[in-house]
Amino acid sequence: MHEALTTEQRIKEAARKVFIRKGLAGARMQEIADEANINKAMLHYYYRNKEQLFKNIFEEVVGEFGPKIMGVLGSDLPLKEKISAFVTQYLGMLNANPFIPLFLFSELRNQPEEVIEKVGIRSSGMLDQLDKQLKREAKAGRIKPVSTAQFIVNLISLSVFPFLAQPLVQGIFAMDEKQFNQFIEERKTVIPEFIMSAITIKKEVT
Amino acid sequence: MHEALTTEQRIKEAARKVFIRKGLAGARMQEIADEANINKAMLHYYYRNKEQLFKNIFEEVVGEFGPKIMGVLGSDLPLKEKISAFVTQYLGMLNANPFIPLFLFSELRNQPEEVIEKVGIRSSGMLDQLDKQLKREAKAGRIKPVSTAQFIVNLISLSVFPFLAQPLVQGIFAMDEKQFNQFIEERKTVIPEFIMSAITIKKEVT
DNA sequence: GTTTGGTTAAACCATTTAGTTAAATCTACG
DNA sequence: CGTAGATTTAACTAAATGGTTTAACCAAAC
Repeated sequence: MHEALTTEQRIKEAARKVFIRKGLAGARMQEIADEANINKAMLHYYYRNKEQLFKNIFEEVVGEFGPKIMGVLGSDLPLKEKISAFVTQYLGMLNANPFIPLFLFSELRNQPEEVIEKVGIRSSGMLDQLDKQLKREAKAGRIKPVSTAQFIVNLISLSVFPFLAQPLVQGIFAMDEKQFNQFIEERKTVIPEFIMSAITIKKEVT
Repeated sequence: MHEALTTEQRIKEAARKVFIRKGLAGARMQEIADEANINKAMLHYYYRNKEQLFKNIFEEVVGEFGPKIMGVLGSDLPLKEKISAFVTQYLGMLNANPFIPLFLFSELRNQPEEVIEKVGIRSSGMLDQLDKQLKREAKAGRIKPVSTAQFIVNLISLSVFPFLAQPLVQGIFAMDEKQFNQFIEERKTVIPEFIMSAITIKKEVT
């Protein structure tokens, strides 16, 4: 056979789309089958049931997005470059998959522990690395002392939230799709400047 | 009768809880009935069907949270105080209702237009007010010139996101409930300082 | 005390949906 | 060719779920 994709792959892609759009409770097996251009029987031929299929997709998504991105934070780039690289990579990835955050946070509530492990953030040594870096910079007087937790939460908040609020942002500021993309593009410089400006030690101009 | 609450109120509260926890698709009418300590028949006696009930709750939540908070941003407080007041009020409100954001953003995808109107953000004159204020401050050289949209998105991102990511934050930084509350409490000062520090015009210390 | 509206309980109906099954077809491969 | 695995079709079952109905009950109002 010479299909572009194997049936199993088609199922996975379809399931991914539908689950991400509708969540576990909202997704219909029939809808997934239709999206994959196969019939329901095939679905169960490859995956025993809905939960199996969902778990499969969910773990794949988590395992894909979590570590790939956390890597940057644990790297030994200088702080400024690190922030820049993180934001650029993260926003790029989210731009291509704008529904991922809502999907993840929605389903997160049901199985927090599993997700955290899959993300691999705790085990990666990323926290320690970044913690040390921030303390070092602070000690050297280059930045204000900041809590690592607050720093990370700020960084990720600024990056992820706009995608969660996309419909709202577009509505409030009367943006179309293109303008929203432009808005996100701007944030690739806005966010790093914002953060660096916030934590760098400076004097007020009097 | 001398009940603390009328049956209709009990239904609403119960429905609110369940919908916010489970979303429209995930919520079960029986679960709502149980939560309200009544039987299913009563549910349909007061609300024709699930959609009606949901719409009711949803609009109530949107109408309650949106405007109350947007008011602060449209006020004529000085910028610094305004940010502080906004963050304090917002975080306080979210702390008492941590599931609201996920609920809103989840259901937002299905009816963006209605939500935006209900939030009343576009009509409140808030945008203009804040826009002028930021331009004035920038012209006076007290802050850097900033896009109003980027400013608002930053402010709300920093405030709301931690609640969406609460399970993740607790997991990653090994916080229990109490520590998480403490973390949020800290953000009431961290966020305003962060933002003010980011936009205030200063010189680097050399 | 009778009426009326809120309330309960339980059975019930109709629809949706996950999941199964069986038979027929197709396709690669030995 | 013939077998085996992949795929389709369509009918089916079982369970969950939204929604309805009926009869009985109760408390307050008239």
